[in-house]
Amino acid sequence: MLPDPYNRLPDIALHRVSAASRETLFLQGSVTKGLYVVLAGRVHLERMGPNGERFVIHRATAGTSFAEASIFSDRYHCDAVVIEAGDLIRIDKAAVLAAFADADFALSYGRRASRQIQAQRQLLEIVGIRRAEDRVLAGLVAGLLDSTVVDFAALLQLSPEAAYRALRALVEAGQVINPSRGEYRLRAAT
Amino acid sequence: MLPDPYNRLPDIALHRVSAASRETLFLQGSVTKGLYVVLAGRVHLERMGPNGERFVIHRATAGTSFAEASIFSDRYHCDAVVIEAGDLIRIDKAAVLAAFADADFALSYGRRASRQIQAQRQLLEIVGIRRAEDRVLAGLVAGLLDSTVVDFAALLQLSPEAAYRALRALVEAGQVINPSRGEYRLRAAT
DNA sequence: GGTAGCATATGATTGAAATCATATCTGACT
DNA sequence: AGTCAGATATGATTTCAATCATATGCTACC
Repeated sequence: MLPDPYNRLPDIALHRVSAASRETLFLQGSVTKGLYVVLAGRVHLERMGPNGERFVIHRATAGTSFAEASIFSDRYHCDAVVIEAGDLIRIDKAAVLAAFADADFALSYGRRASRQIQAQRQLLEIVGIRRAEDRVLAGLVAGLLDSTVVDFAALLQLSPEAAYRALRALVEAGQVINPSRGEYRLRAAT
Repeated sequence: MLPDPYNRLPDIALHRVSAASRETLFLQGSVTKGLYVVLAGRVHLERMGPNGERFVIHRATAGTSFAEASIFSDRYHCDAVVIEAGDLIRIDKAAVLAAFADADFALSYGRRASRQIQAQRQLLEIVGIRRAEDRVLAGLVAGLLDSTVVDFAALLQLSPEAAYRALRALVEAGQVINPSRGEYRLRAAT
């Protein structure tokens, strides 16, 4: 039910929360209680600009967690806004901190964190590629097209149209094969 | 000398490496020995595309580490290319894995990883903002302009010119103050 | 004091992706 | 079978950032 390291924690550390749309979980300023795992729905982490502009820091979807850093700090600097109603699990920070005494938990936590950092770094690098065609090719090489082209485009910070066009251009250049509608694969090495 | 969690490791786990420019550290395929910390110089992590295109996965500069994920996996999927000659420290993966038995080390590792994930996530979110002016404002709110505008622009994946223009526009809109040449600060809340 | 290099800055032009529009295909539900 | 939503796809237009060009201020070094 819970993602990897957290499923090892005692039940008493877990608190189920049902959240309505547009509900705000005020994390900012208050003493942090722990991190959250999204079971269903969507949550944005937002920070306020000096003149009230709201900036989205992170979008958490079902199966992902947010506010993990609150485990290690007393204060948190953003609030969570529920974009789509759903269920959350709050996990006590004390339980997580205590669990670090268990080497298995700590290793599991470290493994997941390392993987995530690596994936994010790669994505940052890919998103930094200017030309849509190059970006899409890099995204394909990274194996980022695993569901729809629309999702792929969003991940690459491209409009779906730009992604379709880039894929078409890559097919025409012989770099990518398009065996069927909506399916794209790298052509095998020459 | 070494960044936070790694300075707690025994000396025997550390191996100093002097690297010449364009030298390649072949991590790919071979059994991973550990992670690296860059003391001086610049290193790119690269992955090969199916037709020989090279993609930069990560750029490591002095003071940062790379291949951390190799601690948790037997095989690594990119190679490291030294872009600018310098010195590296290789850290044995066995020593790091063993150190996770120490709760202090594990907590320190977890804290750093959490912070890094949070920072990267925020940066990904900011880089995804289309309009240069909005992106620059978000970057300012996030406190990313801590050295030159040129560095700031690179972090935001913007050309320096675009960053200067966006800053100028924000100053003219009254959102940002420009107390002196090259210095920009958010105007206090209304 | 001269000059070399770099950050800052801004104007003009170009290029590429976003946006808008439109159409087809597909699967789910009725 | 009919309809509805969403993915796929592509053409036309617009927008906005990259690029090119140019100039100035600042610092370092000889």
